[in-house]
Amino acid sequence: MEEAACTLDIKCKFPLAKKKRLSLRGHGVPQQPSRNASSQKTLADIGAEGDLKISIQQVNFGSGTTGSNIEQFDDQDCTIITRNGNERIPLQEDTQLVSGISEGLQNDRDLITTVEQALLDGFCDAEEELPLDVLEEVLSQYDRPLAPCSKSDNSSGSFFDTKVVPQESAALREELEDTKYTYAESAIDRKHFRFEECDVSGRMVQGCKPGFGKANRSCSISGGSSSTQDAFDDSSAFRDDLFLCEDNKGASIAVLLGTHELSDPQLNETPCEISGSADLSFKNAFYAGGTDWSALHEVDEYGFPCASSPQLSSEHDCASIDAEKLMNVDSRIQCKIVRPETISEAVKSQITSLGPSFKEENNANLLSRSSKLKQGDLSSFLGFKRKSPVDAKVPQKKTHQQDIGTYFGLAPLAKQASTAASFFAKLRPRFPTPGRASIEDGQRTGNNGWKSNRETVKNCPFYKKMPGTPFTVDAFKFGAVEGCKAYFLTHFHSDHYGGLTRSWSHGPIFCTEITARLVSMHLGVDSHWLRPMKLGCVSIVEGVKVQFLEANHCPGAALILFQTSCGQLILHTGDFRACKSMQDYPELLGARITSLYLDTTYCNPKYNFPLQEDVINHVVKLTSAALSRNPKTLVTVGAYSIGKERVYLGIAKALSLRIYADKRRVRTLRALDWPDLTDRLCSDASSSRLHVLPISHLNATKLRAYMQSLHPTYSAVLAFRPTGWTYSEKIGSNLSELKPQRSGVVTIYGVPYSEHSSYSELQEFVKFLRPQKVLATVNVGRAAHRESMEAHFKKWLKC
DNA sequence: GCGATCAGAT
DNA sequence: CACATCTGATCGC
Repeated sequence: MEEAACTLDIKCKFPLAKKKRLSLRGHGVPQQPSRNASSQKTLADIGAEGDLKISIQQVNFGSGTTGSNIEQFDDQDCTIITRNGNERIPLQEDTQLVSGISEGLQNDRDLITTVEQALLDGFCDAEEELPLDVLEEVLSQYDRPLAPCSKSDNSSGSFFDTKVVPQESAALREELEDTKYTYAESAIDRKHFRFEECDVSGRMVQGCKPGFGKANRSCSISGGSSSTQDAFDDSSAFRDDLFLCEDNKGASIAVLLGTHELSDPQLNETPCEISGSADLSFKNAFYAGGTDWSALHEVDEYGFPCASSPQLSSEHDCASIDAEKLMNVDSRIQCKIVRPETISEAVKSQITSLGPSFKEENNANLLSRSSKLKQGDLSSFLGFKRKSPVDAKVPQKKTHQQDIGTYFGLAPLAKQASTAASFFAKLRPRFPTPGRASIEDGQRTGNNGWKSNRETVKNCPFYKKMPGTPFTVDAFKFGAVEGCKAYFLTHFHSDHYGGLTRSWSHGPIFCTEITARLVSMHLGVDSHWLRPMKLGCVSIVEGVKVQFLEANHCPGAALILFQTSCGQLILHTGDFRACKSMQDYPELLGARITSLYLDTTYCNPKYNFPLQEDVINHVVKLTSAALSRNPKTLVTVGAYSIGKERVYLGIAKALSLRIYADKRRVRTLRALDWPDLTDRLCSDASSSRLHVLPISHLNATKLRAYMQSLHPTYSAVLAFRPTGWTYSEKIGSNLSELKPQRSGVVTIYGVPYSEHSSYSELQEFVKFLRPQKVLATVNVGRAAHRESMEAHFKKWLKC
């Protein structure tokens, strides 16, 4: 393969940097002539010089700038000129290019060259943006011109063993050597591609769409709401149909079986053997990149074949076994089968309306799936196909018409099979991928053929997919997850439901009743996607026994216990605060947990905050002291959407106060089925001196203003900010040492009230469960954290 | 106009 | 630091 000239020397203009970040969003303006053709060029022009047309719209520096539009780029002194106010921003030596390649490439080779160059020069150092599997595939498919390709035919062999790697960059190597960051073993290390600080999908997990502040604005379904509050209320019409009547749950079917005593050969079979010798490769697989669903069904979590998993046949595979025959639950427990695939008539008619081509494709898809089934390929039944160029052609979703116009990459049947193809499909809709031309033919629509980088494929991280099941947990911001048949939501906090919106259409959502109610109320998700589950009840979903258990986090939060037909027992804690009473859960007593997905928020011995009870008692003490000193004290407690209720309820009970909260919060709290709490609620600020406020409201300025707005009732404010981060080792459990921030009449106490487990609680919980392995779900973004947590897990399980 | 997403701030 | 948002800007239908 001849070597193509690198089309854009990104490296010299945007040298690597660790911290600062220049995020370039390619969008629009291909081929646009420069408005000022002298020494200033548009970025598109720079690209044109080397057959690469880059269009950059937005710049983000590591700190300070919230995105400025780039109008022009001054080649001479590396300055960008923004669209807003003609500001000139010099690019620093250490400004880093994160992304920015857009479409408009003249030919594939240039793309490849450019991508590789970008990988070497910019992407590889990126903390985010480029998923590892995309990189892998880039390199496996396009390892020219930096190095000749010598693909092996042995498809079962390791990717990393069969590819010729790009030439090492001396500069990169040098940089690697004096850096503290760790590298995934495997190709990444060998090729000196650095992936620091990335999560398992190669992206940092980012903050999500806020649930409340924004929802109200977007909820004007009546069209004529006069205020945001009204709009919010309109949208949050309570979905009684969800909760009042079994028959009314949209299209979901709940079959109450009562007391079947069927013995189940599959459930009683020897559990899949877990290879114990594969820690290293598991670690790599887990932390370095995405995995695919097929692997989850054919291999254990370590990526090794599940030796004793049942041989599947058409009459005996996990998914086709009639769920009723799978029932092997305590006859006293109410039990139901839930069929997540059921589609409503409305959705069916939408599918029909998509026209023959779609239907044909879909039928072909189904056919191919069923024929594979006969071959006993469970993975294909579960929606996954092996790498094959044509696979990505078939859309999996069958919902909204708008999806047809959407690039297929959002939900390709085989996103994993060609992540890079999807990636490039978004990047470069006009030009076929080498060797995969068919993938994109006829799939393009819309605009000028440009797509912004914001549409980069986001892969669901490995730890959100439950092995041996077609389920994900708290994975809503990845679009349709390949092969996922049911989406589980542990609780209603925005970092867990992020991505869930009223336009959700990727599959049924399983959660507790309270959570379902909140999702419906606040996010406007159509109730036909929701499957509210009672705490403690066993359900069979896709042949997997599923049980939700109280998580002691926020109202509606649940631990989820999965038991697969081949005997794997998985506990996902969601967010939880472990406590003694969890050791009495009959479902957990003596359970042989295969995998424990653990909320590791405070998995560090320095976090040993006091019991919630003690904190509440202390808060009550402080409050009553303050009130006796000054009866005109306004007492406020900060809270997010839900959570921390026990703090203000504690005060209210002890001091016989009502609880004021704004209308929206009252509405939310009333949805929690918590009579003790709701009985005390009021939405009239003058009815109580105890107010619940958004936690962001708890600063001296805002509180003073707030107090003055209630003038002349109050002359002082006492505020509590309950969060685990308040905890300091110095104070430990000695709450009387807590010192408030005082600012005039405002007194703010940060109190170590945590709704996550402390270190010792985590330790005790893990020791009690003795799972075969523990998987962290929080703080996995940094290698140092992961290693530290793993060391703790190991220690706990040793003794 | 409006829903969705993202970066940055808190 | 990291939780759980909140805010403002932007994109795209």
